[in-house]
Amino acid sequence: MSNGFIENSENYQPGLSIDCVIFGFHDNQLKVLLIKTPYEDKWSLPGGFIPLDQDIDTAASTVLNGRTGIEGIFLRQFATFGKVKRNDQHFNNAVLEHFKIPKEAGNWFTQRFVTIGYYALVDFLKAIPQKDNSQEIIEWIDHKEVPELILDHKEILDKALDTLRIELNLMPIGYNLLPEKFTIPELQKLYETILDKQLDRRNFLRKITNIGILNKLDEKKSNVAHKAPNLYTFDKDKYEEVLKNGLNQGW
Amino acid sequence: MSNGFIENSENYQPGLSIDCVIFGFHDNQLKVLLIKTPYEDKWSLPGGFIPLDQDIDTAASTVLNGRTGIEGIFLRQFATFGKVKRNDQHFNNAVLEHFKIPKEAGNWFTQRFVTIGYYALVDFLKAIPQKDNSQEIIEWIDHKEVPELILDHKEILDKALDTLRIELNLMPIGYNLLPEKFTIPELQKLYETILDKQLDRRNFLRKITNIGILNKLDEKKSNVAHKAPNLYTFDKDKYEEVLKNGLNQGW
DNA sequence: GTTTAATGTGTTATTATGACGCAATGTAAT
DNA sequence: ATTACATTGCGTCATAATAACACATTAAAC
Repeated sequence: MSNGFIENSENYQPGLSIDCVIFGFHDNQLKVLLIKTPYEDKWSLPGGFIPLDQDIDTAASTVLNGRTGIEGIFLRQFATFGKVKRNDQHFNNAVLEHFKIPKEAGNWFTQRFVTIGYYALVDFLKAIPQKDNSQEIIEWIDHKEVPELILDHKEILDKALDTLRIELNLMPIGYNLLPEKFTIPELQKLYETILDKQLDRRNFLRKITNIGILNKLDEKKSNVAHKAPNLYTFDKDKYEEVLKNGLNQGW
Repeated sequence: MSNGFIENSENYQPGLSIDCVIFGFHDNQLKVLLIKTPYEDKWSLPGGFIPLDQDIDTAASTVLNGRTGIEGIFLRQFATFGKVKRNDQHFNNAVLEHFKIPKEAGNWFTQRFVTIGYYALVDFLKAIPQKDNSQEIIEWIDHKEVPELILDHKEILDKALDTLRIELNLMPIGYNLLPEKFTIPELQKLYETILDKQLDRRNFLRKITNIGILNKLDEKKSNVAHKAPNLYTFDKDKYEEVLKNGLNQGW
């Protein structure tokens, strides 16, 4: 939350915010980008407000781009949260004072905020956490070790992960989370981490290759213990096509 | 939009609204509940605003209950719409005059509105369209014959139907759309209508019964042409269980 | 009674899935 | 160098799910 914003609250959509659950994958762990709040021992999702002259998707994209430095990435709206008490007592006097927000502008903050949740899948190595100011702490945190979050951000994070799990059955995934060249075991670890479930190596290989979105390279991963696994890339065109048409038809 | 509301705009969440896509099923047609706008030859989705002291889900439930007279029904948030221009030029002077909204309160309406979309599945025969006032026209309309809608309501309706199609693969459906006793062919027609696709009778029967949510009754439908089909009910407990756990696991 | 248009039940071939076996490969220990 | 070991790549088999289709049954309409 920049001071530039505070002075211009009338330029933003009142009572509405954006929160982004930004997922990355590294060291076989699903990571989430979180920000430490300066005024208490809790963390929060990267978020922002919606300029009156911006589409909500654009505002979400701005948050994501501002926090990772990359753009054109996978970003999806998944739910909107608006319980009456969701930010009750949050922007209290102590917090307003911390941000040096004058009392008369305080009303803008103390009202109930409805927040629109987006989740993003980004390349961990390309997405460099960006601070809003020098004091800020923003870090990738293993989704299994998420500390206490402010407000209902835990609920938002859980819902994002639930959505991702469901969408894993409907669309291919990995293009936005893995480096350009990757191995099947790496891709499998990604799936296993998201689903929190072990998958059979051999069946996974069969199923994932049958989708027809992978290009096997004449190249093996180097500097690895044990047998060197083959490297693959995604076939961008076919990937996009499957992403558009969906995986399982069901009926 | 009642006049009671207009006089109390400060009691509602600014710049936010609810729109409900209410689906019913009748005469083998998927119906949508629509409202004729009094000031032009377009229709709109039933909607409303969000009281400051109500959760957004509650506000959606209020809209639905107020428009159909029933409660405790299937209601899901599916997306939030917030393009900058989505209600640009909509609440113009002519409209404000029609509703006798004073200029100073008009600003509340002419700002950009972000709307939270919900879709509902209701029993056509139990849901009686409720007018806000005697002049209002509110009707069930076949989803294939939807007239021109205001704003981005067509986009909202399409997105609701897309969501329903996807969720058809993840959860059972019919409990909220069909009468208590129904036949397999009726249930199949419901699926075919939503999916806009023909299904094989025999394969459908096998698949739907394998889910284990149907109770076959010792009773046949009467007064029908041709062979009388068997009547079924849903096994509420098993239905709820499948609804909770989901249908296809995928991975 | 015969016709007609539906429903109920069953069959078969094909495909997808889940649970494995086993050889190949590259690192690390001896 | 030889061996042990963990991991990868490829394949098999039984079972389940799916798609396509045949045939008998039923009740209203003529």
